[in-house]
This record gives sequence, C-alpha cells and structure tokens, in this order.
Amino acid sequence: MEISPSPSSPRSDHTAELLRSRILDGVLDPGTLLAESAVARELGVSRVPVREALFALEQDGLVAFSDSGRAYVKELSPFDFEELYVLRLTLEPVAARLAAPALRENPLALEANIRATSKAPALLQVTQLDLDFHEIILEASGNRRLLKLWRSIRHELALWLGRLHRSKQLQTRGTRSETVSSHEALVTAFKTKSPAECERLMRQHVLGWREWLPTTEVQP
Amino acid sequence: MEISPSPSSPRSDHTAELLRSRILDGVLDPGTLLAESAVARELGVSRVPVREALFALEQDGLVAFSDSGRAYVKELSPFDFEELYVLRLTLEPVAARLAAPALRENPLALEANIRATSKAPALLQVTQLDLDFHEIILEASGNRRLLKLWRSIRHELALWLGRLHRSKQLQTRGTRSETVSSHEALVTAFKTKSPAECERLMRQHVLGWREWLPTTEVQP
DNA sequence: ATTCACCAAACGGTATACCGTTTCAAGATC
DNA sequence: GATCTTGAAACGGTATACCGTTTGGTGAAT
Repeated sequence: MEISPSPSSPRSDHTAELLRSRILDGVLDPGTLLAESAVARELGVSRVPVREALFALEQDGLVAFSDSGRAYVKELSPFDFEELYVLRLTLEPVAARLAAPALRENPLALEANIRATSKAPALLQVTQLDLDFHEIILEASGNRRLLKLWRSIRHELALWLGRLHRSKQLQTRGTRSETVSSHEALVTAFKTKSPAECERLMRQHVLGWREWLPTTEVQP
Repeated sequence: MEISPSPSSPRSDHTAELLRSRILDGVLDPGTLLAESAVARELGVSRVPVREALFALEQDGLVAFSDSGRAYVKELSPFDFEELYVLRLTLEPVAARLAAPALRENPLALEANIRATSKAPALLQVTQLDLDFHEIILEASGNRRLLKLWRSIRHELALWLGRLHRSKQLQTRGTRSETVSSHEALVTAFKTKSPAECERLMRQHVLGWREWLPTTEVQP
C-alpha cells in the first residue's frame, strides 16, 4: 500500500496556499475573520475546499478557531513566540545531531543556501533563506515526525518575523553577513566535527539567533 | 476574541472518537481501508463529518492517506517507533524542567495517578496510566505547543503499545511496581530537586522505559 | 499459467442546499 | 447615557448529489 502524509486536493491546496501567503505577507491582519462563505465566494470555489484549507492552516498555526467554529487569522503574542523559541531550542540541536552524518556526506544543499543568502537583496529574503537553511537540516535528520514538527513551527516563526519586519522592529544592520558566517561555521562543523559537537553548536546558534530579536520580556 | 484550538463539532468529534477507539483497541487492523462512504453509512452520518474525523485522526498519527486520498488505519514499523522514541527523549526532559516549579507547588495530580496505577488491574491500564502520568507533566509545563506535540505522539505510542500488548510481546512481570516506584522517584524529584535535575531524571526515566520494550533492531 | 485490456462498482473531490446557532447592531427600556 | 432586548443577516455543521478517477476483478490474448 502506498502511503503519503496527506491527500492531494487541488482546490483545497490552492486555497490554503493563497490564504497562507496572504497571512504571511500581512495582507490579512491578525484577528481577521476568515468566513468560509466569504472566502469561497471570493475564490470562486465552494465552501468545502475552503473548510479543508482552514483546517490545514490551523495545523500550520496561521489560523485559530473560536469556540463557535469561526476561523480567524492568528494573533501571536510574545508568549507564543517564547513557546516557539523553546521548541526550536529543543528540537533543532537534536536534528543537527541526527543529520550530521548525512550532511557530512552531502552538504551541497546547505552551501547553495548560503550562496543564495549572501546574494539576497532584502532582509525578508535573508530571514526566509535562514529558515530554509534550518529546514534542510531537519530534512537531513531523517526523522519525518521531527521534520513535520519543524514545518508547523516554521510557519508560525515566519508569521512572527514577518510582522516584526513590517513593524520595522527587526534590526537590519549586519544581518546578512552575520547569518552567512554563522551558517558557514555550522557547515564546517557538519563536515569536520562529531554529531555531538554539531548538536552543541546548533544549540549555540539558536541561542544566538534569539539575541537578535527584540526582547519580549515574557517568562517562558 | 475568544480562541480555542479547534472548532466544536459534535458529529465529527463523535466519529473521530469512535474510530480512534476502534483503531487503538485493535478492532481495525493496520492497513484497513476507512472509506468515507462506508464509515458514514455505518455510523448513520454524512460523509462530511467523517471526512473531518479522518483528517483529525491523521493528525493523531492513527490514520494515513494514500496518494489517491484514501484513508487507511496506520501501519507502524519499528522505524516509526524509533522516531517516536527520539521525540519522547527530546521533548519530555525539557517538559519536566519547565513543569518543575508548577509540580513542586502542586503534585497532587501526579500522586493521584500513582495511586491509581498501583491499583490498576491489568497491564494495559498500567501503560495507559503511565502515559497519563507523563501527560500531566506536559500539561504542567505551560507550553501549549509542547503539549500538543506530546498528544499526537502519545496517540501513536498508545497504538504501538496496544499492538505489542495484543501480540503478547509486552513483558508483564513487575511492570506495575516498576512503574510506580520510578514515578514516585520522579514526584520526589519534582518536590525537592532543581528543574535541571528533574530534566536529567526524566531523561533517565525515558531511557529506562525504552529498555522495557522488545528490541526493534532499527537504527534511528 | 501469466499478462493484458477492459469495465462496472466504489471512492474521493466538490458543489449546492437546508437548518439551527451565533452575531451584531438598531431600537427599546431604564 | 448606559444597558437590555430583539430580530434579521451571516455563519458554521451537515446532508445530499454530481462527476471524474481509481480500483479490482473478469475475460481475452499470449
């Protein structure tokens, strides 16, 4: 029996994709009601695929449901961010350790990502490529459930970072070069160090990433 | 705006509940096709709530979809179990550290769980209460996303353990007393030790739990 | 006996329709 | 002016129906 993690659904996939980008791009403000009927009318599809798309987006953490079953664009608080940060700090070092053997064999994807980052025109692309870099590591970990967890966290992080960026609360100075050099250090570690050392370095990397962001002054 | 993690859906919730128990109880064998029409007909509801229930069960890891969109009762391999084990080993020690302050204040739920475990009549109840014990800790961690992750992992673990139990591959001797004493040790730690020490002990606990299970001889 | 072509039944994706509930604002009451 | 009432519109939950695709077996061809 062939198994894939989810069914292929052109309409609902397309709907989810479109809503996802609108949410991440900030076209839809936090708290906006996503009524099935309205979205369906606008996109020219029925409510059924919209409904499925909303469920998918809930899983991504981009949408939340009220008690009455209404879907809203998710509002993220500093408290939410701290939760996400704890998860990163927990999962990513382990992923780095698991991925180390595979990445030692083939670090090409990581290196290509670094080259792309060094040429990225804008801060938003850098943060996007930064998340891509980490996703490559999660993929290389070989743990499908770990990767799935990362993806759901990633969407929420992208949402958080996008909102910070739009409200001009992300510091720009040196971001690209800092990102590139610290990613280069990680790649070197993958190629030459032990998995345990890679784990330790990844932990430091995530800790350092946290320092870049505006303080949220919330106890995790 | 009041937000809850998921919409309340009597029909679809009930359907999911029923299918979940049938899968966990082994009434439905791994690989069994769960056709929307058939399930709907049997339960006397329409396909819509069944569809939603199947999506929910996929998130629990109890159901997988084929490329053509058909839902099947999930088949778990030793490889899957290793993935789950790695996640436990990663998440639970962190949860223990985060939960330590709250559990030091109020360990009543844990202690009640231990009393119930010591009176549990059968092995299957013991393993169920064991998972409950850990879920209490995850709840006390205060990290909602961490708890959500644990719940999805928990369902898959329960599925795995249930299948082992039915195929008589779980050792029974001493399970209850071992579980009780090791949980008691954890509660003592929560009441008297530092969060960091609780984290370390939880890690040992999960490592020890792994030893109880039949070896799967698969590299994680 | 094996493989291939074919077809009918079954299934999933989606559209539409119905119904009870929730929502929210206009109007009534204090 | 603030609060409560109320009713129409909007919304979500669900049932039913239509359609193209997948599936699994039957019979033909080799």
